[in-house]
Amino acid sequence: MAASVSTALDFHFTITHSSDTKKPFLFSLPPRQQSTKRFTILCKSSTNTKSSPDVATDAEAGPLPQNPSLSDQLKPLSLNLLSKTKENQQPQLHSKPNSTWVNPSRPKRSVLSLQRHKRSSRSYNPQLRDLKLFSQKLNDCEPSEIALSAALQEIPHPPTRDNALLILNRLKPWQKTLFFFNWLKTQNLFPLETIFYNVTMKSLRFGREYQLIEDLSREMIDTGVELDNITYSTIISCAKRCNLLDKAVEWFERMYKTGLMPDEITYSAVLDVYAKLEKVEEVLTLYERGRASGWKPDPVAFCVLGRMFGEAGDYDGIRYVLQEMKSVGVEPNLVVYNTLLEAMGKAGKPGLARSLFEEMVASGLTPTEKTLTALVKIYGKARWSRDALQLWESMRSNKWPMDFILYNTLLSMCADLGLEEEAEKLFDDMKQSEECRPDSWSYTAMLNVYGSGGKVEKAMELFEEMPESGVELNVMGCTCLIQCLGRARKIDDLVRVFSVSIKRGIVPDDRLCGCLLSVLSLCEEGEEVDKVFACLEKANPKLVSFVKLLGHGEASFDKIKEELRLILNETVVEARRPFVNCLIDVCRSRNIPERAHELLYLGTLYGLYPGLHNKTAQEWSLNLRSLSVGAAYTAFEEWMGAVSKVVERQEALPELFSAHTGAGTHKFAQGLANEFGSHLKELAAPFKQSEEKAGCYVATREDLISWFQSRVPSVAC
DNA sequence: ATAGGGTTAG
Repeated sequence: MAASVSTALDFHFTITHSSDTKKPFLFSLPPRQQSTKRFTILCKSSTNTKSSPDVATDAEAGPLPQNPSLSDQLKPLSLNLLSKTKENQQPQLHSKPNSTWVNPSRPKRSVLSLQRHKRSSRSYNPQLRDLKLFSQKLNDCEPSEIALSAALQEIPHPPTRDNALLILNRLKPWQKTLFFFNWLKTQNLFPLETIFYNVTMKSLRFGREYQLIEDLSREMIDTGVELDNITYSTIISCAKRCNLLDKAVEWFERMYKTGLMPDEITYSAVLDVYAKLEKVEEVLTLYERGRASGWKPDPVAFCVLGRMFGEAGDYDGIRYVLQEMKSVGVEPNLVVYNTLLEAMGKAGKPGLARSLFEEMVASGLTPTEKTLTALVKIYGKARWSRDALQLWESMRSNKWPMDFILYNTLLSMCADLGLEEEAEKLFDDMKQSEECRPDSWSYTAMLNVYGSGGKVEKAMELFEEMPESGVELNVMGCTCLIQCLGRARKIDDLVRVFSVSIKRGIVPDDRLCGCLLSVLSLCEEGEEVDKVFACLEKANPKLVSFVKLLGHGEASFDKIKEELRLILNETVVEARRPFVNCLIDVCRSRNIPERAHELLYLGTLYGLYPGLHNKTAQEWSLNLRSLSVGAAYTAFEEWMGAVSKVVERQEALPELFSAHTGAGTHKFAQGLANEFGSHLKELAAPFKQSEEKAGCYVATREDLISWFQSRVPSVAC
């Protein structure tokens, strides 16, 4: 029974398996061939594109209003061709042999300028020292208008263009930059050219002041100050940091419409915008279109691609990036390696991450804290204890750099791998150190270590120690501790920890509620259940009413369905399946299996159990890997019920039946395989543990049929 | 941070 908590609540486990739903790589053609095709399609489509209907109306739009926006050029592609598979593309190309691309007389329209924006050469300024000191004085000055105005009176040299620029460049935070910029405007000493706007915008970007940046750009447009590539890339990257991706696209479009060609910096900033929008197709089209324009992408562009494929869990995409780097002749730098390592982790390829890391070290690069953090995380999540420990050893013997993020990641890895002693050692190291003192994340990781290992006393000691060390508890630490106390059935301690946590400012989230729900399924009805209810009532009263509703025999299925829908809609996506898993466990522990079946059905209806069943002509299988123990039993009963109906109707059945619980790579979450195995024995079901695959139970059709006959003789006739 | 783009913990 103890295992049901960890199975139902092992969010890492859930997240690992959610990669099943990730989009497959859409281009399975080899890269070279693919690129030719894509480009072919693009050229054809761009010549067919009508001029842009929405001509820009502002001051800058004058000279080149006929430029179609890039997205207009891309639209027909993404709508008509790119979403189709290669099988669909193939005949289309061959059926139109007269496509324009064949005609070499028509030059391809370039999409980016291969020349970077030229910077004005800075000449030596003999007043540099004074001006630096003056900037510093402004930076240290009280941020009020009066104080700043007073300080400006003491400017050591006349604010010529170059002097003013020098000061503007050194001011922070953005309020002071903007103040100085506006002051310059009122002085009317010289016209404020593009560079003054650009420098001010850069400072505003540090403060993520997108609206102010946009106001400044509008001002530029209104007063006829030219917007250049630096202006646009600053606006676009600020919009991106403020998560205003549509704004970023909008400004990029505007740039094309006004006839300004992006250079490679703006171009890769925009690639990143489309990547963040998860528009993989558009990114690749832009990338290859840029390549066809003669662009030699630099490491930054490859980082953008790599991260995008990592987010999509797309290993083929990552391989494509590596191949492209090779064919373009770009050596990956540290940032590229770090990005690709992380991407490999997200794509679920720990082995390839390891080889990439080895390649990186062999190439003479020294891993940074970030490299090691990425790798440690990958090994921990993959439960690769041996590699994790080896890496740790090399970190020490090579004296590779450590920071406190890496320390905390190592601690989390220890929690993932169940390395209690190592975690304790690390934690002590951190306490001894000056610059890596344990913070709330370190404590959370330790609570996770002790919590997963069932070390209640040690976990409680940490909990008491935290306020003494001045470290605040966070909701994840609270969840780990409550889970641990619940498994140990220390309900009174649990209640105390919960209420103290609330007093310490913890705001319960859905994961904590899921944890309380799972504890509920372990409790005896009566006093214990009431105590947990009281906690859950404070965190999520609707869940309490729903659990009570489940026990009302007269509550209709439609009522349950509607109430569950309302609850799930208010629950974060990653906690929905754990919720239903726990609710099913609660129903089973209260001996209302009909409700458990209803909930499993509803969970399936609401898409929480995708791929539960798999059928081929040879084998039917049941995938229980993301289910709690109670949900797994329920799903198995449901499955057997359905199969026995097929038997009754004498319809075709496959040779083999298999149920997969997964081996449970987590040291503390191996419950499901074992519990399910013993459950099968109790039922005398003919499923046998597969010899080649752990966590896989197999039965033959004949055995299953005779089991049905022995179990329900009345139906068997 | 010296007018612009990329990596950064659960």
